[in-house]
Amino acid sequence: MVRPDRKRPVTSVDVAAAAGVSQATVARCFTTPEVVAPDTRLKIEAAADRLGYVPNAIARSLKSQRTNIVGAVVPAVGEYWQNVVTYFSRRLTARGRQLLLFSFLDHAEVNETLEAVMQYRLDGLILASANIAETQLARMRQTGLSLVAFNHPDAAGIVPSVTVDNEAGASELARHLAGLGCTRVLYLGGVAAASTDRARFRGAARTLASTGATCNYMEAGAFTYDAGYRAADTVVNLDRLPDAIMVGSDEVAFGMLDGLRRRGLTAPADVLVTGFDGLPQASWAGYDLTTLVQPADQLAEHAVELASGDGSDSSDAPPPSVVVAGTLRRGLTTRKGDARARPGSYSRRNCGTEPSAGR
Amino acid sequence: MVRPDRKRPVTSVDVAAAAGVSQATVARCFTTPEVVAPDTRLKIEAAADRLGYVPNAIARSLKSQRTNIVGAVVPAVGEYWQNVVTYFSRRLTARGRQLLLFSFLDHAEVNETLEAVMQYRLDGLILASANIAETQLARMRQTGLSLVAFNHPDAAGIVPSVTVDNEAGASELARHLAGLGCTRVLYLGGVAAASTDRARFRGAARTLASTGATCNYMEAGAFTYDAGYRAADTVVNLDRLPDAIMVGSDEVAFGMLDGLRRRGLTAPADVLVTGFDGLPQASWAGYDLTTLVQPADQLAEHAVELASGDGSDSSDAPPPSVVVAGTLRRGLTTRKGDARARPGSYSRRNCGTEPSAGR
DNA sequence: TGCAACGATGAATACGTATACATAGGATCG
DNA sequence: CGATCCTATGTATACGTATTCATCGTTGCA
Repeated sequence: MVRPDRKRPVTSVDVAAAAGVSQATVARCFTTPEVVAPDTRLKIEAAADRLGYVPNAIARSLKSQRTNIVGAVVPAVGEYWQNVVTYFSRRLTARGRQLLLFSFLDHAEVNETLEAVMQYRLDGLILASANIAETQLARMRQTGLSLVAFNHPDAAGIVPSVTVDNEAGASELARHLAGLGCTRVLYLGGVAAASTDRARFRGAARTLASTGATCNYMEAGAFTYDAGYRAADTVVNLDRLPDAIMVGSDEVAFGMLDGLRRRGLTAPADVLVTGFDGLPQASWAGYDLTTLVQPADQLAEHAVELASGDGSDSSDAPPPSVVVAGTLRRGLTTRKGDARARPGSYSRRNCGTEPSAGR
Repeated sequence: MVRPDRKRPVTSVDVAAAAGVSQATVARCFTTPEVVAPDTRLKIEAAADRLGYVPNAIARSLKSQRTNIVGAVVPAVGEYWQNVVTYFSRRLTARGRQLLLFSFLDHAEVNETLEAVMQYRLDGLILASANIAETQLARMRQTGLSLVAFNHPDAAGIVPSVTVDNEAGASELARHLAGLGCTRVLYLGGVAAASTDRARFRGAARTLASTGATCNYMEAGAFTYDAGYRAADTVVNLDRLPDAIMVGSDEVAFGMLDGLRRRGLTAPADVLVTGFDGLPQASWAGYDLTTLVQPADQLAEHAVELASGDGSDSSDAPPPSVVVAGTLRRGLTTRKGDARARPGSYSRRNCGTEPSAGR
């Protein structure tokens, strides 16, 4: 039986024996090939290939104290986050890192599971969840892993942070609306407690105030389609419809648009609507939403860069915080007086009687 | 300096010293607590807590030859896959496993990156990609990791497989359409080479044939919104519009619906439309699509179960292949003669003149 | 009281790799 | 031609844990 046991995995020792060199040389051949003689390298590579040797990253990590794995803690729901995860994955792969994903539904899950994740000695961790326990945070920093808060403006200054410029983005949307003559604007946030939500409202309110427009705040209760859909009912029952509704996220905005449509109102004919995020669906013909597009690839790249911990880890420097500007997407939902508006665009008070569009 | 060096991580040896026991006892305390005396355990736990000790999963994996990590290779694009990844993550977390994610845009990326992933000695791997090189597959099996093909019917029999019952699902949709009196049906597939696509068409065609209806095949070219949107143009230019369009995936169906709308056609007034997958957006009011809902949570659970490798690994048994039935969702897009259809629903030939909605 | 059985713990080792150190040739230079 | 340096490789050890084996004190039972 030349073949010892098919179950036993092939190690660098086996390769060394087969190639007639020492285990150390085999290891060098896979980490620093340039220091091994060309002909020796060929012998080793041939033997490794023949035996089907694959280096054991677990053992490597144990020795080198680097796993080449970056973790990401991300909410389980929402189109936005699903998109972001994809970008993380691609960026990390490009850097030769792996992505260990933890997605949570309830913030309560995070802390307990984080405990398990910490055992893996990740090189870095991207946090997209606000509610990490303080003690956890402190313990994580000690392990020397690079923490990055993603799209969580409040975390800037405490941990390295990457975020789109929420305030400036909302401001740009507001300016866009003001330029269209809006004076009475409703801001529909997702969750008022979220720091992104607050920043966006700040930007919108400030800019609108400077143009003499009003900007009331209303909370949908969640960053979901359903929340937006339900909020539409509230909006329709207001004494007077605002000129425009600035929605705090695209997904909520989709719900709002559909909710309005159900009540016989459409954008931009009856009210202008804007979103925030720049989801792929914003450019789908069914919505064609005016929104602020987050440069998700750039954001992900910055987050991955910081989390990879390639930079000098001079611990006393202030935590770097990256803020990237978004770009305005002008969609149909704010194209006032658009020639393509439906001919018989519905007036505001006939909700029940007039058949609604598209449903 | 009592504190040796804040940089040095705390190990079980440190805890042992602090608790006045041996390292072995500390290890037992974290793996098989029941074999260590209660008071000793308390001492150790106190010391561990005080020092901030976190067991090193890397070292544990090296010794125990199990990483507790399951990998998933998933396409980077598409609402469907983003959903599935979330389910994987949640199910694995529930089982105390971690998810190592690799999402790819191009199938060519897979093989090279898989090489890197294999180094991590995963316990299992969920494959959602068709084109894995044969040699790779063979090498993987030898390492003893549990492979699972997800939603890739053709793989059944070769590797353990988990999939929705594509054929039966399409058949159910077809029966639904036949029941509504459809006799001329167009099946719009995504990519004809995909085994899911073929299975769905098979199911549709077989059932429709048995009712005397015709079922032509057409290929959108991709499983994307844009592909569906473009395909709508082709459909509109057909000599005669079919009674119904069975679209091979929800996302493509969304594009089709919007594309039809742009040309002045709506479902169900002018043509019935069905999808496949049961994405969250299918129940959004803007689409309200009749579709076959995949029980994503069940599918994910089965995949995770097989990939976790808890079952006996008797290598000679035929690879288990799980097929789960989907459920029909009856949406507006096949509600014939619905009262809410637009009164002046556009006739088919005024595409250019009538102002189109949304784009 | 003596012996077996048992429960709890310590000592030692192995998992597979990376790397500091040592060593042996060969080339270079005076 | 000998001292020096450089390159390629071998030797030995450490990374942090799980686990086997041995040890030691106790209890139970005859």
